[in-house]
Amino acid sequence: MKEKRYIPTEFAEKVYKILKKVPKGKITTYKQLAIAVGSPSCARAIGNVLHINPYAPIVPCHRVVKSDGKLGGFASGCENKKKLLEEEGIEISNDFSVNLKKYEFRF
DNA sequence: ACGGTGACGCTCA
DNA sequence: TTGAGCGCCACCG
Repeated sequence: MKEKRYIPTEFAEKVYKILKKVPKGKITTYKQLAIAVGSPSCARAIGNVLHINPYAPIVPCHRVVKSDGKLGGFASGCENKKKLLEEEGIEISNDFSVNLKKYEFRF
């Protein structure tokens, strides 16, 4: 896998902007994010954009999980992200899954 | 312009 | 319920 360069596209900027809106202690899913940007089926593209994540400390990409509640995959160790989420008050199951019903944030 | 890739989603078995 | 397959959109070479 090669490192992709970040291209400031409108789509990416929108994703980051919305993601920054997620309050601490809450999480969102790729689907909700996709719907928020206007394309409910672009969850894949969302992951592509977030993978680059040039706004690492600004955009809480670790708060984004799959629609199933699984953390999915992250750029910097999923285990580290799991711990970070727990610190924010979000409990993670032993299988890298979170309780969406409790922490899912709707835009 | 085209094809391949990717931190996904949904449906079917 | 769990697992596998197909489809989706955006970015890169």
